[in-house]
This record gives sequence, structure tokens and C-alpha cells, in this order.
Amino acid sequence: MPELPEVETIRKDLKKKIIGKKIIDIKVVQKKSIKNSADKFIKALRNNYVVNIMRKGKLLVLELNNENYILIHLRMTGQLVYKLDLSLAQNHTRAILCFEDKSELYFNDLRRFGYLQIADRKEKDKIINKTGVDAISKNFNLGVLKKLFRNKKRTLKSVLLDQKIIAGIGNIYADEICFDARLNPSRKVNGLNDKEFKRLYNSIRNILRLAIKHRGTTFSDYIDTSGRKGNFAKFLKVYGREKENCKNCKEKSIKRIKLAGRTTRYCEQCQK
DNA sequence: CTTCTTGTTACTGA
DNA sequence: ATCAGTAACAAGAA
Repeated sequence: MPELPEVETIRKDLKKKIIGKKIIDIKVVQKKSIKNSADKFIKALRNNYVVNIMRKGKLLVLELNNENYILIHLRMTGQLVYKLDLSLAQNHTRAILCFEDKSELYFNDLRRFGYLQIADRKEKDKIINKTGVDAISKNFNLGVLKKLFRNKKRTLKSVLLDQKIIAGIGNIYADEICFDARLNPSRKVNGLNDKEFKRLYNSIRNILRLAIKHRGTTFSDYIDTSGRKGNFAKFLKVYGREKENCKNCKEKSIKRIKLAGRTTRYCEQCQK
């Protein structure tokens, strides 16, 4: 389940690997995984190259020299695996970009919810602007967080997960952020006080930064562009730890509830 | 067999 | 307008 730290890890790695390499062939294995027609997609890519790789929330944006953009969303099980050597066919490969130097970028996606999409600048901006401020961008600070949350009557968990408000946080990091901020994910955000907002802001920043430092979390499918797992799973304090003793108070066990349609884990003693 | 999981969108009803 | 809840999408694990 790639969230901001995993997508950011992929972005940085991919930037070192494919910038400036000419794309000479495109294999569309699964048409459903490409939002455009295969024909349009292939024509836009062939004989062009990636000049920059950006990210907004969980969306990867590959800028091409011809002013088109490849938007990539991995959703739940998407992977981008880069192979320098001749590759073995992979089980759930949906598309392959082949570069002039014989290297290849595989888009694998077991559950086929992820997608690739070619867009011009205008379309790209329109899609990017549907999501709120990126959770680690310079434009996101305590004041912005307060302004975004102040009048919301919704629960903390549902607001953290809402990509239209803040982009990049998914189920794993939402739970970890709430635990780190010592806030009950069921709290209504308009009831948070200044101290709590400060804790929440610091936890969003700290948890995401730490997760990026450890190259993301592999819980089930996530791997980086070299096929390696992320190292942050061992640092998780509540996600996937229901019934275990809380790492903080060491007294209560981690509770598991449903919130905003998502499994949510928290410590009822430490998170108020 | 059923239920659950994940990110996102679309829809319903309060 | 705002919110919670649910279905849908796919496929596998329990």
C-alpha cells in the first residue's frame, strides 16, 4: 500500500535511473491499466525521454521532453521495478517501458487498481489540483493545518485520509501519526486545541520523514524500483499490532476499530 | 463457502 | 453545504 513515503522513495530512486534515457518501446500488457488508449499512450512516449520526476501525494508525475506527463498511481498493489539486465517475465506486469540502453521499467499491479496515464500540462494540472496540499511540501505548515481542519466536524482519521485536504497519508501512516500525536483517531478535528494541533503537525512531519528515511513500509506488496522492501515496518507502533501491548504505556493492548470505513488501531490509554 | 483488506470515486441519506 | 456510510473495483488471505 504505497503512501507518500513509499512513492517518494520510488521517485528519488527512479530519478537516478531513468532521467534522459530514450524510451524506444512500450509494451501494454493490460489495457485496463492505462487510462488512455494504448495507441495514444505509446505514441506519446515513443522516442521521447523523461526530464523530471515529481510527486503530489501518492501520485507520481514523470515529465517528458515533449511537454507530456506520465501520471502513475500505484493504488494498493502497484510496483515500479527497473531492470538493467534482460528481465524475466513477471506475473502481474501490466506495462513495460523499454529504454535505448536495453534497460526496462516494469509496472506490476496484482489487483489492477493502479494506472498509468499520459496527460498534457493542462490535464496534469487539473488532476493534481484535485488533491490538497502535499503533506511534506513547504506549503504545508501549522497555520495551514489549522485552517484546513478548524471547521471540520469529521473525525481525525477521516480527515487525515482525505486526499482532497492533505495529500499523501494513507491508512498505515494515519494510524501511526495519531499514535505519535497521542490523539484518539475518533476525535472531531474542530475540537482540537492549539497544543494538540501542534502535536499533530509535528507528528505528520516526523512520521513521514522518518518513514522516508527508512525507505517506506512493506506490509504486503510494496517494493522499491530495485525490488527491495521498505524498512519502516519494524518501527510501526500501532498498525498491524492489534492485541499487542502498547509500546508506550506497556499496559493496555492496541485496540482495533472501524473508522471512516478503515481498520484503525490505537491505544485507548495513550491517545485521548 | 464467507469475510476482510487496500485507495479512490460515486452515490445515498441524514 | 457537510458528514457518515457503503458499494464498486480485483484478487488473495484467513
